Amino acid sequence: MRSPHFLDLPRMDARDLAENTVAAARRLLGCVLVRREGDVLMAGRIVETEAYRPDDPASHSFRGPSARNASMFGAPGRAYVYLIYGLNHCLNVVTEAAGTGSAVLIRALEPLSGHDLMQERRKSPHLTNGPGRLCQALGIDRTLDGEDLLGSDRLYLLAAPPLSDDAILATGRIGITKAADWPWRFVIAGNAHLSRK
DNA sequence: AGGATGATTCTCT
DNA sequence: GAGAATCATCCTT
Repeated sequence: MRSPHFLDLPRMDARDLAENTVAAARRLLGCVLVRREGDVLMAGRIVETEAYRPDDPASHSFRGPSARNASMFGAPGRAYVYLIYGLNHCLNVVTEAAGTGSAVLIRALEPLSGHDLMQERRKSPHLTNGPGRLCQALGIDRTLDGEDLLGSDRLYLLAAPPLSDDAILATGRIGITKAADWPWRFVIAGNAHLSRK
Protein backbone atom coordinates (compact mmCIF):
# COMPACT_ATOMS: atom_id res chain seq x y z
CA MET A 1 0.00 0.00 0.00
CA ARG A 2 1.37 3.37 -1.03
CA SER A 3 1.62 6.37 1.21
CA PRO A 4 -0.92 9.03 0.27
CA HIS A 5 0.12 12.16 -1.61
CA PHE A 6 1.08 14.80 0.92
CA LEU A 7 -1.69 17.14 -0.19
CA ASP A 8 -4.24 14.58 1.00
CA LEU A 9 -2.93 14.76 4.55
CA PRO A 10 -4.95 16.70 7.14
CA ARG A 11 -3.70 19.84 8.84
CA MET A 12 -1.69 19.37 11.98
CA ASP A 13 -3.85 19.54 15.10
CA ALA A 14 -2.96 21.85 17.99
CA ARG A 15 -3.47 18.95 20.41
CA ASP A 16 -0.38 17.26 18.97
CA LEU A 17 1.70 20.28 20.01
CA ALA A 18 0.03 21.67 23.12
CA GLU A 19 0.94 19.02 25.67
CA ASN A 20 4.61 18.04 25.75
CA THR A 21 7.44 19.52 23.67
CA VAL A 22 9.57 16.38 23.55
CA ALA A 23 6.55 14.35 22.45
CA ALA A 24 5.79 17.03 19.84
CA ALA A 25 9.36 16.87 18.51
CA ARG A 26 8.85 13.15 17.93
CA ARG A 27 5.34 13.63 16.60
CA LEU A 28 6.50 16.14 13.99
CA LEU A 29 8.84 13.60 12.37
CA GLY A 30 7.24 12.38 9.15
CA CYS A 31 4.81 15.30 9.04
CA VAL A 32 4.97 17.72 6.11
CA LEU A 33 5.92 21.40 6.03
CA VAL A 34 4.32 23.28 3.14
CA ARG A 35 5.37 26.68 1.83
CA ARG A 36 3.24 28.49 -0.75
CA GLU A 37 4.44 31.59 -2.57
CA GLY A 38 1.84 32.66 -5.10
CA ASP A 39 1.48 29.79 -7.55
CA VAL A 40 4.56 27.95 -6.33
CA LEU A 41 4.17 25.19 -3.78
CA MET A 42 7.15 23.77 -1.92
CA ALA A 43 6.96 20.95 0.58
CA GLY A 44 9.23 18.72 2.63
CA ARG A 45 8.85 15.82 5.02
CA ILE A 46 10.25 16.61 8.46
CA VAL A 47 13.10 14.20 9.20
CA GLU A 48 15.01 15.93 12.03
CA THR A 49 13.83 18.01 15.02
CA GLU A 50 15.06 19.35 18.35
CA ALA A 51 13.10 20.22 21.50
CA TYR A 52 13.69 23.42 23.50
CA ARG A 53 12.06 24.32 26.83
CA PRO A 54 12.13 27.34 29.19
CA ASP A 55 13.98 25.43 31.92
CA ASP A 56 16.65 24.49 29.37
CA PRO A 57 19.86 26.60 29.45
CA ALA A 58 20.26 26.15 25.68
CA SER A 59 16.81 27.59 24.93
CA HIS A 60 16.23 31.12 23.69
CA SER A 61 13.38 31.29 26.22
CA PHE A 62 15.64 30.48 29.19
CA ARG A 63 16.01 34.16 30.16
CA GLY A 64 12.39 35.06 29.55
CA PRO A 65 10.55 36.87 26.75
CA SER A 66 12.15 39.56 24.59
CA ALA A 67 11.44 41.26 21.27
CA ARG A 68 13.35 38.56 19.44
CA ASN A 69 11.80 35.47 21.03
CA ALA A 70 8.28 36.80 21.76
CA SER A 71 6.59 34.36 19.41
CA MET A 72 8.18 31.44 21.23
CA PHE A 73 5.85 32.37 24.09
CA GLY A 74 2.84 32.37 21.76
CA ALA A 75 0.18 29.75 21.18
CA PRO A 76 1.09 26.21 20.09
CA GLY A 77 1.35 25.90 16.31
CA ARG A 78 2.79 29.35 15.72
CA ALA A 79 6.13 29.83 13.99
CA TYR A 80 9.17 31.16 15.83
CA VAL A 81 11.68 32.33 13.19
CA TYR A 82 14.99 33.90 14.18
CA LEU A 83 18.20 35.01 12.49
CA ILE A 84 21.42 33.35 13.60
CA TYR A 85 25.01 34.45 12.89
CA GLY A 86 23.59 37.33 10.90
CA LEU A 87 23.23 34.93 7.98
CA ASN A 88 20.76 32.11 8.50
CA HIS A 89 17.16 31.89 9.58
CA CYS A 90 15.84 28.99 11.64
CA LEU A 91 12.23 27.80 11.93
CA ASN A 92 10.61 26.52 15.11
CA VAL A 93 7.12 25.19 15.80
CA VAL A 94 5.84 26.65 19.09
CA THR A 95 4.58 24.07 21.58
CA GLU A 96 2.76 23.87 24.92
CA ALA A 97 0.43 26.49 26.35
CA ALA A 98 0.81 30.16 25.40
CA GLY A 99 3.24 31.86 27.78
CA THR A 100 5.36 28.75 28.32
CA GLY A 101 8.27 29.48 25.98
CA SER A 102 8.85 26.13 24.31
CA ALA A 103 9.31 25.09 20.69
CA VAL A 104 10.60 22.47 18.28
CA LEU A 105 13.40 23.43 15.88
CA ILE A 106 12.94 22.00 12.39
CA ARG A 107 16.46 20.89 11.43
CA ALA A 108 15.99 18.98 8.17
CA LEU A 109 13.44 18.11 5.51
CA GLU A 110 13.18 15.53 2.79
CA PRO A 111 12.14 17.56 -0.29
CA LEU A 112 8.77 16.51 -1.70
CA SER A 113 7.83 19.34 -4.04
CA GLY A 114 9.19 22.59 -5.43
CA HIS A 115 12.72 21.36 -6.13
CA ASP A 116 13.27 23.91 -8.89
CA LEU A 117 12.80 26.98 -6.73
CA MET A 118 14.70 25.41 -3.83
CA GLN A 119 17.60 24.65 -6.13
CA GLU A 120 17.56 28.17 -7.54
CA ARG A 121 17.74 29.63 -4.06
CA ARG A 122 20.27 27.22 -2.60
CA LYS A 123 22.74 26.93 -5.50
CA SER A 124 23.95 23.74 -3.82
CA PRO A 125 22.89 20.09 -3.79
CA HIS A 126 22.20 20.53 -0.07
CA LEU A 127 18.62 21.77 -0.35
CA THR A 128 17.01 21.26 3.05
CA ASN A 129 19.41 19.27 5.26
CA GLY A 130 20.02 21.90 7.92
CA PRO A 131 17.89 24.49 9.75
CA GLY A 132 19.37 27.46 7.88
CA ARG A 133 19.43 25.70 4.53
CA LEU A 134 15.77 24.70 4.64
CA CYS A 135 14.72 28.24 5.50
CA GLN A 136 16.70 29.60 2.56
CA ALA A 137 15.26 26.95 0.23
CA LEU A 138 11.67 27.65 1.33
CA GLY A 139 12.05 31.42 1.54
CA ILE A 140 11.42 31.60 5.28
CA ASP A 141 12.58 34.69 7.17
CA ARG A 142 11.47 36.94 10.00
CA THR A 143 8.45 38.14 8.04
CA LEU A 144 6.97 34.70 8.84
CA ASP A 145 7.76 34.95 12.56
CA GLY A 146 4.53 34.34 14.47
CA GLU A 147 2.74 32.79 11.47
CA ASP A 148 -0.04 30.36 12.46
CA LEU A 149 1.22 27.07 11.01
CA LEU A 150 -2.16 25.44 11.69
CA GLY A 151 -4.19 28.01 9.74
CA SER A 152 -1.90 29.87 7.35
CA ASP A 153 -1.97 29.38 3.58
CA ARG A 154 1.64 30.42 3.00
CA LEU A 155 3.40 28.28 5.60
CA TYR A 156 1.68 25.34 7.26
CA LEU A 157 1.95 21.83 8.65
CA LEU A 158 0.23 18.63 7.51
CA ALA A 159 -0.08 15.68 9.89
CA ALA A 160 1.17 12.25 8.86
CA PRO A 161 0.46 9.14 10.92
CA PRO A 162 2.81 8.94 13.93
CA LEU A 163 6.02 6.97 13.40
CA SER A 164 6.74 3.86 15.41
CA ASP A 165 9.23 4.34 18.25
CA ASP A 166 11.84 2.14 16.61
CA ALA A 167 11.88 4.39 13.53
CA ILE A 168 13.06 7.32 15.69
CA LEU A 169 16.59 7.88 16.96
CA ALA A 170 17.30 10.31 19.85
CA THR A 171 20.67 12.08 20.15
CA GLY A 172 22.24 15.15 21.75
CA ARG A 173 21.40 18.51 20.19
CA ILE A 174 23.68 20.15 17.64
CA GLY A 175 25.52 23.45 17.68
CA ILE A 176 24.88 24.41 21.31
CA THR A 177 27.31 24.76 24.20
CA LYS A 178 24.90 24.33 27.11
CA ALA A 179 22.98 21.12 27.84
CA ALA A 180 24.34 19.64 24.62
CA ASP A 181 24.07 16.16 26.10
CA TRP A 182 20.32 16.29 26.63
CA PRO A 183 18.92 13.68 24.19
CA TRP A 184 16.41 16.05 22.64
CA ARG A 185 17.36 15.77 18.99
CA PHE A 186 15.19 13.35 17.06
CA VAL A 187 15.74 11.92 13.59
CA ILE A 188 14.10 9.40 11.32
CA ALA A 189 16.64 6.61 11.64
CA GLY A 190 18.74 6.17 8.52
CA ASN A 191 17.08 8.95 6.55
CA ALA A 192 19.23 10.33 3.73
CA HIS A 193 18.34 14.00 4.32
CA LEU A 194 19.63 14.59 7.86
CA SER A 195 21.88 17.55 8.69
CA ARG A 196 24.61 15.23 10.03
CA LYS A 197 25.59 11.62 9.68
C1' DA B 1 28.17 53.01 23.86
C1' DG B 2 30.71 48.88 23.36
C1' DG B 3 31.76 44.09 23.42
C1' DA B 4 30.58 39.22 23.35
C1' DT B 5 27.77 35.78 21.56
C1' DG B 6 25.44 32.59 18.75
C1' DA B 7 19.82 26.32 17.96
C1' DT B 8 24.88 27.97 10.99
C1' DT B 9 27.03 27.40 6.69
C1' DC B 10 30.69 27.77 3.40
C1' DT B 11 35.31 27.39 1.96
C1' DC B 12 39.19 25.95 2.29
C1' DT B 13 43.11 22.17 3.87
C1' DG C 1 38.58 19.36 10.73
C1' DA C 2 39.66 24.31 11.19
C1' DG C 3 38.59 29.18 10.29
C1' DA C 4 35.92 32.86 8.39
C1' DA C 5 31.72 35.28 7.35
C1' DT C 6 28.35 38.53 9.41
C1' DC C 7 24.93 41.11 12.34
C1' DA C 8 20.85 41.33 15.46
C1' DT C 9 20.49 40.83 20.11
C1' DC C 10 21.74 40.89 24.82
C1' DC C 11 24.51 42.06 28.66
C1' DT C 12 27.94 44.82 30.78
C1' DT C 13 30.15 49.52 31.28
